[in-house]
Amino acid sequence: MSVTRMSQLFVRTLRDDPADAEVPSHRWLVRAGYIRRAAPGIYTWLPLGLKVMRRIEAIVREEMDTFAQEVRFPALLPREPYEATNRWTEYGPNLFRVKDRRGTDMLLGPTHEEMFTLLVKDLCSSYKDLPLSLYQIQTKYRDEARPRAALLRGREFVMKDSYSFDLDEAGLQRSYDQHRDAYVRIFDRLGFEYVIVKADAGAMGGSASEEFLAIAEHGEDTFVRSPGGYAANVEAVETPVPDALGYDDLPWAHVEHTPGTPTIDSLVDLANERHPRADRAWTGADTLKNVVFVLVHPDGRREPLVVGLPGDRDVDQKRLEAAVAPALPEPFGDSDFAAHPELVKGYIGPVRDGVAVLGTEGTSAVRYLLDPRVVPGTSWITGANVADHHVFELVAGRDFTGDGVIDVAEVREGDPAPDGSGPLTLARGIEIGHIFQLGRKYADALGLKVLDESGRLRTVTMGSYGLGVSRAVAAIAENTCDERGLRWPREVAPYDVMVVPTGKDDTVTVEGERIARELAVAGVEVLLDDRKASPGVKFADSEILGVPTVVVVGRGLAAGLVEVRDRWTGERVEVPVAEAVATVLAAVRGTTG
RNA sequence: CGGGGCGUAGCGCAGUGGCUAGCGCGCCUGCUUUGGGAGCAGGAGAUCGCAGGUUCGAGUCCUGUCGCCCCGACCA
Repeated sequence: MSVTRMSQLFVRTLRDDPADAEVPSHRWLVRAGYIRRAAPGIYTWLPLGLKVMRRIEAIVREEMDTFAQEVRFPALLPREPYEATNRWTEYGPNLFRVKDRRGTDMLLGPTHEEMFTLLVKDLCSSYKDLPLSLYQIQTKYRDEARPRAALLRGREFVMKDSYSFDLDEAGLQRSYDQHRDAYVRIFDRLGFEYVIVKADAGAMGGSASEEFLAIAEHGEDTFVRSPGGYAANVEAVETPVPDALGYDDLPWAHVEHTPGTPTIDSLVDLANERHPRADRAWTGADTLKNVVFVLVHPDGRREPLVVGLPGDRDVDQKRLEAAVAPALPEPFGDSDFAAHPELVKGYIGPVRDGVAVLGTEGTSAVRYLLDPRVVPGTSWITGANVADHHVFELVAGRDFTGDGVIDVAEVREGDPAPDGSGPLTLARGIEIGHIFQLGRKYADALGLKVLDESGRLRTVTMGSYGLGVSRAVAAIAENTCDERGLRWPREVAPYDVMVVPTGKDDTVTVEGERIARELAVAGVEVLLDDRKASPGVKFADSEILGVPTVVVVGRGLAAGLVEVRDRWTGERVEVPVAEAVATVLAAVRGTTG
């Protein structure tokens, strides 16, 4: 190893926060001279930033290489494969599209399922070629509607994406587990707090899916955790189904004239006024809200759908989309209401005059799905399908039923956990890894089949596994920085040690040089601050840059001492000059083995 | 796409219609200084986003336009 001289390093630290930086990782990465903005959502990597990213890449490669092989696809891709899977259309405006000089459509790859599938189809034709896992570390392009927080959501970013190919479900599960284990090793080594959550497979198709989230206040994803260890993205939380209740001794339903109750709150107020209860007041949770949507199916068919859920909760848009995919939910408009006069806007309910309205068996024939909380035996106040009228004591299972269950209500802090271990807590995170069991969606679309042992053609089943490398730089920074600057975990720090001579005395310069050289010879990466700057400047910069160990060679030298600072703990110890190198080496190697 | 905000030196910002557009940081030269973002002196650096308009006079007012940032919508 050689010594890098700060005076020669292409870096400039900023004394002020950049005006556009809202989140800590953005602020410090720019202030410390790791990255510079080139265009919205597009960043230039300076030497320090590039070093950190390279170290993350190295860790990713080390762990991936234990079971997968690295390849590299172009980022500039032809249209045809994306046409075959319909993603040329489905990806919409998020896809960067370009034309070559002949007018041929091309794209900048947002992800590479199609290309990997075709490559394997090209080269593999037998079950003997499987299982197979391939990966690449490559620049991806997505024309995000709103790039955010520098590296956290960019339009150009570096991602490790891998793909597994297996003959059957058991094989896919093994490949998935291999990736999952590798991700755990990678994220453990990267040295920041993360959580693995159940995820929504969403538009990628497929079944099982988990996300690796770096726990971060400024993350874009919200997830839940239970005391018992259940963790899920809010989009994928399963609401536990309460036990059904008996309803033999419940009062009979009756309709009331309820003018002036356009909102749940006003309805609840009226209920408390007319029917005060001894044990507790009526709340929004006693009302059944029926929300109407139109589902637009991929074939263009429009289907009305009513979701019945407790009135104190809204439908979570993302959970709804996940639940009805691949159909897209749209608001139920005035023209839709005109087409369904039996649905009285504002007073929609499952029955009218004791006759089912909602549900495929009802007079509307509109599909009616219920929140899991609406179990048999629960009693509700809900719309009577007559203007200005509500029905009270309408009991699920006795007075109405749905066509099924849909779990799309918003998730709240304190909701019961599906594992029964207690209330859920909400937190935010940055998605840095997402693993999917894709199944045969892409293999089907692109005709990836191999011959099995009995000579029959079998469609291959796939998994896809993403890991945001450039985003990880920001996630780590976000997770580890403090009020003085960056604070890198040892495994990803751009340098292991920074040697900071302070004072004008020649002996500190000489001694600093010597210590730096000896450390380099011993195999650690050293940054030597050889600038003619005041101690304050050097100390401040050493903290902004976030190198884990700093050796200060200064005023203590007269007494034969140097100071070793730990950027992580803030600890400072004075050690005899003769022991400086050994002390630093112990610190550096202590955590890296 | 909706809402809000901002475009003045590398960065952060100030700038009542009126002289040669300022300040701090950073940068260059010299001297001094060296344990917490030093001091003095002297410098370099700006098409005030762009285009029209009003005016004797526009960074400042008007119109248009482009760009950027933030919030929301959207987003494997």
